[in-house]
Amino acid sequence: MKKIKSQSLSEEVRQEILNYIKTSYDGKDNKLPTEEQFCEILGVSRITIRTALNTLANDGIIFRRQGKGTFINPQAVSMKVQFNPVSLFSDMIVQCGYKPGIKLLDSHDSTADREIAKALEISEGDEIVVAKKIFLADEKPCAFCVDYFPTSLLKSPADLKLMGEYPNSLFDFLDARCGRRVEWDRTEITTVTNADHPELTEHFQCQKRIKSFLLLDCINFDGNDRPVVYAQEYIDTNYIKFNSIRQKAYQN
Amino acid sequence: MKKIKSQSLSEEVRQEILNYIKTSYDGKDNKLPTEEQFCEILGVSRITIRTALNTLANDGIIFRRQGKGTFINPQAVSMKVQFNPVSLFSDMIVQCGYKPGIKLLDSHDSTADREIAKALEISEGDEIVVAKKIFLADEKPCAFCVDYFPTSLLKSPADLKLMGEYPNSLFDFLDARCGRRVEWDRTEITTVTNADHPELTEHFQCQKRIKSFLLLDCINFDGNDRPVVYAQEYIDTNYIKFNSIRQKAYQN
DNA sequence: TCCGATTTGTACGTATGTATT
DNA sequence: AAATACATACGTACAAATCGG
Repeated sequence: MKKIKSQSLSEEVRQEILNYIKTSYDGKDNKLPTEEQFCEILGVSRITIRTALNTLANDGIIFRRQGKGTFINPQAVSMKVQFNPVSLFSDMIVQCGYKPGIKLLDSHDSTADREIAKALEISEGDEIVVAKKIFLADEKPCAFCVDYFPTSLLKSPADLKLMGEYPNSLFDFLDARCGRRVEWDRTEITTVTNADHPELTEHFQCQKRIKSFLLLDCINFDGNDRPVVYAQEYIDTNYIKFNSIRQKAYQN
Repeated sequence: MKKIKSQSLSEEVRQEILNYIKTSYDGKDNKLPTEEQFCEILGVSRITIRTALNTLANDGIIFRRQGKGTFINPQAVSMKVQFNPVSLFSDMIVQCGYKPGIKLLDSHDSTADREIAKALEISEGDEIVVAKKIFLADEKPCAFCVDYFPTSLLKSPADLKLMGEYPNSLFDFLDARCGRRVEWDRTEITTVTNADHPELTEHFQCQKRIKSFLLLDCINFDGNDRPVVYAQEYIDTNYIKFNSIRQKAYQN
């Protein structure tokens, strides 16, 4: 028996180089082998190496300087949670140095209001499922998520009971049970306080203190660019701090 | 007379395609011409077209589907302020539909504390310049920025007085006067309230109300990956809402 | 200051693979 | 099954930036 499907050559190369970075980087010399050297080491063409290196450069992991070479970005090595690409909350919590946990609050049927209908490209009043959960870092609440998706995605109403089998991510459930795999999202970044949203006071055990939260409003799309889930993620940035490498948008 | 220096062919193509998107997109048919068609239209090779399209796809402007074609991302068209790449505050304010303004508060000499020294890769106690400014949206404060940079960047102390000539961006000043062009940053995303930072109450005219702010901690680097400016940007997300297209980090 | 070596950037041609219709 | 369209990969050539002599 062999692998059903091997990933692309450049993706393999990307992982090899990423592994090379992780194991070889000593904090001092951040210069990587040249493209030609990588060609010889890994036995592939320069274009394959370049594809892999460009992907890494796009994520801010490395930098490429014409005439000089390719360098590990020490800043990226120290980044715990990347804002893009998105990973699972449970992974982010681990990356921040905490023990992850999840508390499923409830999931119930409802109907779409205007905002949700617009996000999910359905009609106002259409049936939706609302699921709420809290993520824990060392037993303490660090994120509160409300997910909305159209009931019509389910093949049968009974499917809803299977949601508990995919606790880590609603996306796994929708992928496995409904064949709708989320591949990207459109996120709006705002902030709120528990004074604005009383529900937060309860979930984050704020008592009388007013705290601020990062609110990520995410519309999640599948590979055909159809909306699958609308999510509101309230995040305590004392636990989860996102990092990002950003390019400056000067005209070229 | 001709252009002194033409940008790269693929960058030209990128702008052509971006222009095509902006002028031709009617909200309905979001399919773009095929790679081959673009080759003929623009008279360049397929690899050049692909380079341009891949750049646009990376920014989330378009999506590419094997076997189907290349499509405009309607979500991106409606995005006002992109989180990455970074643009100037004055531009972001305009994009959000407000009249931009700036209030320079003060700039004074100081010495680096541990946090700032670490960010700027200098020694604790080294001399730095601290500059504070407030950005206005329709005359109302929407962002408060504190910039720190090493005094040693200046060729002469008198340069400091010229900062007022570059009100839009400290980066322009440092590029023009010190030859240090900021090309990327490493940002940490957190939230704060004016209760945590009393200075915010004053600048944002909060009175007794407790409001939340987005805090972007940015270390800004030049093309040689040396830190240039450390910036703390306190943003009122009622005015400036960042948007981002994010890929999901499933393993491939 | 200039030249050459090194290294990445850009661009073309070509062929084949894979997903979609 | 065939046509379409993007993905991957190889080879090649030259341009542009960097650095040392």
